[in-house]
Formats: sequence, structure tokens, C-alpha cells
Amino acid sequence: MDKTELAQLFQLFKKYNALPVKAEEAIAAISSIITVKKNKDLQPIGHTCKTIYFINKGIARIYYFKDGIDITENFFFENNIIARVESLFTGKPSRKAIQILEDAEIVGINANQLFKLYDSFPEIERLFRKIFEAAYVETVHRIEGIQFHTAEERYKALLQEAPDILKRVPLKYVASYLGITQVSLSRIRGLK
Amino acid sequence: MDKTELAQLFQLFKKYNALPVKAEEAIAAISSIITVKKNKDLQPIGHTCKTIYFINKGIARIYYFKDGIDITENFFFENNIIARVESLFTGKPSRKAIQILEDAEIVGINANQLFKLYDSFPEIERLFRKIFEAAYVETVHRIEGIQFHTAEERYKALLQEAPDILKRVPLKYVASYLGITQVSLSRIRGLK
DNA sequence: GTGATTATTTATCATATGATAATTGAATAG
DNA sequence: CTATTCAATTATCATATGATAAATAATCAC
Repeated sequence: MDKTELAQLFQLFKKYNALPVKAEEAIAAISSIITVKKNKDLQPIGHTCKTIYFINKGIARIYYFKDGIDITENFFFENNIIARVESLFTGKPSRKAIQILEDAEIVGINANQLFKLYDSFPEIERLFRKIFEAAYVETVHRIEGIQFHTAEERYKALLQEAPDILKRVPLKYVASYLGITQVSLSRIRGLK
Repeated sequence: MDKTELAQLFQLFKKYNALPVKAEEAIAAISSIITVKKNKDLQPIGHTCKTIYFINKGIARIYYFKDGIDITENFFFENNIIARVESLFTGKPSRKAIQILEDAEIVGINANQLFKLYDSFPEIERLFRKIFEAAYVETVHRIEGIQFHTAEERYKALLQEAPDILKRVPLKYVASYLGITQVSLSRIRGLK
């Protein structure tokens, strides 16, 4: 895989743990680029997560079904890593899917091969440790945002902290992300 | 620090990534044991988390205040690791505290010294990577439990998945953990 | 043990959100 | 461009949960 197409990814790596050239090449060797059209699933429900994704361009979400209702767990924008960690770290099939919301260019890193690289490149293991530690912190922060806040508070916090989501993502997906129905979200937006 | 007092901790390590004796000794050298009485704070709000804890005996919770109201983020029982990761992994002061709910015996591991050990003992870095990956997965699972479930569903799930919490922890702490008021929890428990 | 504090339950009322349906508006395929 | 589907809003009604207060019950200090 040509390293120039991985420039954005390597830029992200530098923020966590800069890699020696050999390590970058090793990652390039197990990576590939795919383009995915809007509304397509990048990974379907029931599939075991064996790829760590990075978004060069586009938007994605992780979603699942609860009692037949589509629930968005999270959104992902450019220059971010996506993985269904509850599958990636356990080896179990995921009940969640990854869907593309805007035509996307995505880097896929083969997870099993990456985990093997951990043995020969401690810098790579450290890099991904730090990446997922940061993601973990985000997730803890998210719980705080949900617990004991009203729907309106959650909407306003989103407006404040991640207005891009509201600008670029259909509201029906935002509603379940906030833990409310689309109709409630519409009502809250209409207030004042 | 005498390794025999760390037997439970090393037992936990074996589940994730068994350590060579030298590595166990290195961890023992930066660990200490403390006993903490019920209702005492192990770590206060505003303190930067520089210690990773392990519970030999007792129960703890992480809590914080929202608009003056005490909210429980999580409970921790015997043989589990506790850390306020949003502080540990960022180096920022935590807005959360760790409180002991039953007289406890706790192992404290000096975090900065532990992170230094990562350089000389890749097995230790891997061990803690896996420990926190598992904790991350738990946290993702938790979000799913909160999003789009009614208070009654959340209570029943807790009764199913972690009945110990309801047996050993005051309900006022459980209520905020479930994201509801104590009065609502009491009402839900009274149903049927 | 006794009184004082704290936790839990019960009751009443107010309100935010869900469910459903109808309407309007936007996106898409042909 | 038009028709069709899909997304977003608005309205009405039902209900779960919050807020407050009062009554028990349990725990704790002395």
C-alpha cells in the first residue's frame, strides 16, 4: 500500500506516539484503502470486527437495533479511528454495524496482523494503547453526558461540543444518539 | 512490599497477561497496601489520579456532583482495578472522587512509576493495555444499557447482571448510577 | 439501649418525553 | 421535471419520572 495515501493516518499517529519509518512501513503493508458510498454498511451486524478503520474523508456511525429500532451509538468524522471495540477486543461477533453517512474514503488496517506487529514493534503497541486509552476517556465522558441530564441539556451540549454532527448528519440518527425519539428532538429544537 | 499480600492482584494479572517473576517484583516494589474505613474518600475530587487501585476487600464507588447532586458513576468490588481514567490518561485533575462503601483493603500502584516500567517490561505494558481494553469494553456496554432503556428496564438488568450491587450498596447510590432519583427507584422496586 | 441521624418508602402533583397520526418539506430515481 | 419516497415538524394524548413532602425504617453515636 502506498504510504502517501496514509498521510492523514500517520499525522494522527504523531499526536499519540510517533513511529519510526520501519514501523510505518509495517503498518502500510497491512493497510488498504476503500471507498464506500453513502448509506452503505462498511461492516454488517453479526460480523466479528477484524479491521480497524480510519476515515480519510466522509462520516460514519456505529448503530444497532433494540426491539427493531435503529439506535446510533456513535458518529465518526474525518481523521478518526473507528472500531467496534466490544468485538475487536473480545473476538466475539458484534451486534453493531458501521454505516457510511457521506461518501467516504477509508483506510482499513488488518487487526490480527496489527496485533502481531505489537510483538516486533513495541512502538506500535504503545501507539494503539494510547489511541484506545483516549477513546476510552471519550466514552467515560459520554456516560457523564447521558446520566442525569435531560434531553434538552443533552441536545444543547451537543450543539456546543459537536455542532458538526447536527449540521452534517440526519436528525433521525442524532435523536437515538441522544437517547430520545426523533419527534422529541424536533420538539426540543423548536423551543424558544 | 511483600508479594504475598499481592496474591489476589497477581491472580487477576494471570487472566490478562501472565508476568515473569521479575516483572511481578517490579510491580510489588511500587505498590503499597492501605486500609480505608467505610464512607471515607480514597481520593478526593480535584485530585489528579496518580495511583491505580486494586480492591483486595471491600466496595468502592466513583462519584461526582452535578448541580450539587451526588451522582455515582460506577461501583467496584473485590478483585477489580479502580482508576479515574479520565484523569489518569490525561494528567488533568479529576472532578470525581473514589469513596469506600465497605471497610476496605486496597492495593495502590504508583501510576507514574508503573508507566516507567512499561519501557523495561513490555509484558507489563501489554498487561495494562489489556486490562484497560477490557474496562473500555465494559464502558461501551454500559452506554448501551443506558441509551433508550426505561428506568425499570435498567433496574431489572442490574438485578439480573449485578445483584450484588443491590444487596451491598445503599439504594441512594444505586439510583443515580441508574440515572434516576432515589424516589423513582423505590417506586420501581415496589411494583408488582 | 436511647435518641438522633440517615435511608427508604409512600403519596400527591407537575412535567418531560413517548406514541401515534397528520402535515409539510427535502431528497432521489427515473 | 415530476412522482415517489423519505425526513422533519407539529399536534394531541398517555405515561413514566421528577419534585416535594410526609411517614417509616434502619443505622449510628454516645
